[in-house]
Amino acid sequence: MIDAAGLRVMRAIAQEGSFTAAAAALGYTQPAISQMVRRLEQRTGTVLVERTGRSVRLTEAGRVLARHADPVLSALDAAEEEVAAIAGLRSGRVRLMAFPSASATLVPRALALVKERFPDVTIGFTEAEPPESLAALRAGECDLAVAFAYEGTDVARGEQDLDGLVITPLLEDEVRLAVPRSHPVADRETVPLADLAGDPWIAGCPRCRGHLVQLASGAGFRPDVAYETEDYVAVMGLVAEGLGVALIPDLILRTVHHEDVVALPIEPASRRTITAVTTDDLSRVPAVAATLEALAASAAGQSRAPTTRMPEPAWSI
Amino acid sequence: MIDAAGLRVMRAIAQEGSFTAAAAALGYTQPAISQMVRRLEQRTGTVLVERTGRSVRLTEAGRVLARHADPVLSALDAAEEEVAAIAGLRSGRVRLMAFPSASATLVPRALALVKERFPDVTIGFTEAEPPESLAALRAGECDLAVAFAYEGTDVARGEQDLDGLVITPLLEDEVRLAVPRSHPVADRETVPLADLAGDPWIAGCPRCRGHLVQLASGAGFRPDVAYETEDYVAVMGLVAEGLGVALIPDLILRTVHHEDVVALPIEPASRRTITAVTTDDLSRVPAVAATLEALAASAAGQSRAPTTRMPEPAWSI
DNA sequence: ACCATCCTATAAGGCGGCGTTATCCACCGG
DNA sequence: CCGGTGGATAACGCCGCCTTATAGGATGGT
Repeated sequence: MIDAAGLRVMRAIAQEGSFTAAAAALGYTQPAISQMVRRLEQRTGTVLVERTGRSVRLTEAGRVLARHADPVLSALDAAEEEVAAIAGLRSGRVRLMAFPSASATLVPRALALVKERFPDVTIGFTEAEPPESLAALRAGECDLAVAFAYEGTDVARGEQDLDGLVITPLLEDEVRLAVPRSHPVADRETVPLADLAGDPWIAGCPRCRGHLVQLASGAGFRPDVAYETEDYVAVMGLVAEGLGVALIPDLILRTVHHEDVVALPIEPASRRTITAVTTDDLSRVPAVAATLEALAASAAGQSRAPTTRMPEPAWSI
Repeated sequence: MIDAAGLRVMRAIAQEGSFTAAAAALGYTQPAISQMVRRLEQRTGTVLVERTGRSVRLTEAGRVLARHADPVLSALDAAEEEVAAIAGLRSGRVRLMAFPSASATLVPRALALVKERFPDVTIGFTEAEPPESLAALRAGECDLAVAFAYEGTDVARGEQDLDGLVITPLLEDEVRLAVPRSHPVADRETVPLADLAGDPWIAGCPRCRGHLVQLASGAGFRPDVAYETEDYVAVMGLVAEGLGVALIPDLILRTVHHEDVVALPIEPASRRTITAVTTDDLSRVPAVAATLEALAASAAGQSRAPTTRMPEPAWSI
């Protein structure tokens, strides 16, 4: 019945003392004010303005409206400003989830980038394996997930799970074979997986284990999984002790080293694609988009020579 | 940019959890909500609602709007309610001015009537002689004035002073001659004013004195004004002591008595008309209209020769 | 796996709110 | 008496906002 525009007009009249001045103050023409007041009066069923020839005076009811204008309009402005702050990245909060090995370098770098460009955008971060983070995304408990998919598979299995989701590839991560320095294949340039058919294996997270089994099956054997752990530091320790061999994503090797372990390219090569996933709607939320962009930038700075294979002293321990 | 309607919609969505439910809650159809949200989104330049197939979820910006809805809308409701209270006579304040002798009975009775029917309407009351009260009315310092005009003259002299003013006759007040009981004319039914040409006179307020002079001049003499006082009790005392004669409105005589004074009709009869005066705008303010009506009712109950007519309550815009 | 159901999006149409310009009228001061 | 200022009114156009009708997509039960 009464809206903000009406209050604004009444306040202007109270302040300026005439319809014409109020119109000028609001950027309207005088008849606009005249009609607005009349509409307000017939809506409220009361006289709001006393017309006294030369100027106008508010009646009691008119003063009531003028008096209420300030709180209402300033609250409205505050709301608008808050939204504008979010839209303008002067505010905003992103709930980010990433799988553990992405947390090491890719994510911190992205967080730093966002903080640098938009100091007032805050990012909440939770570690989670891809299936879990995608579920959180669907449940609305997360705005942006960093996930990965091994070559040939998709981030989310099942085609229909994908729609409504925006999937941005961040980088290609080569899967390498970690063996102890003393292992017979340690000197090889590349290793066919079949050569490790007889070795005990160390598997990581369920999906990684699945990937291992799949690769091995392609190479014609079923891996003998001796140990399972999701902790790559532990994996390296186990490998170093000669207790088994393992597949380790290249990304991990940049932060987890062990001098007694070498990481070799395998044959045929296998990669996983690290992606950022969000929903269609959320991808248009400025803070989310900014974070996504930062992740891409972080990934671009991190990829060495994505698909090519490289001689590698530095990170193969 | 953002208005109350938008906030109401966002709040409803937040509360109800879906567009359809929000529409139902607000009495709209679903597409109305859908479009409203879209408009808000393009105005703010941000995504406000995350569409997740089964239901919708607000984004951070959306929650900001929903959160601001309560204060704004309740302030708006409060304003509306306050105005409605004034319109519905559950509130309101009338600044009333009346000349002293009206204050005696006519006004108190009217005040009582208003208080009885509309306990929450408050009436501020100030005594003032007609010219003064009309000036206050024009100056906006008064909403309703009780004034009087002697027969043949007008409440406000000058024709043009009258427009914009609403003048309601309340009652006709006969002017009588007060003489001491011992005065030679005290037994007469009516007294030609000329018979008092030789007596000393006691005059009241300037206008009353003017009226006296005018009447006397009509009767062919110039009154010898021995005393002047606006206090009718004093007038009665002076008359009782035989210090002079006076013209006294009938209305006064109902409250001011003196056993040694008789009040006689004069010849030719003279009356003053007691009127309520307000502005055109103010006459449509409910509290003012109610007071005006009460004054008329009070006058009707008081008039001996009910030559007055009730004013029509005019509180439609 | 299909179908019924529920939700949202979109199109098209109508009405009214709200602004504009043009014009008139009342009041006021020189 | 006249010019300036301020308000009211009329006529008009736009667009906001609601409606109905309909399509598309996700869900959940059998």
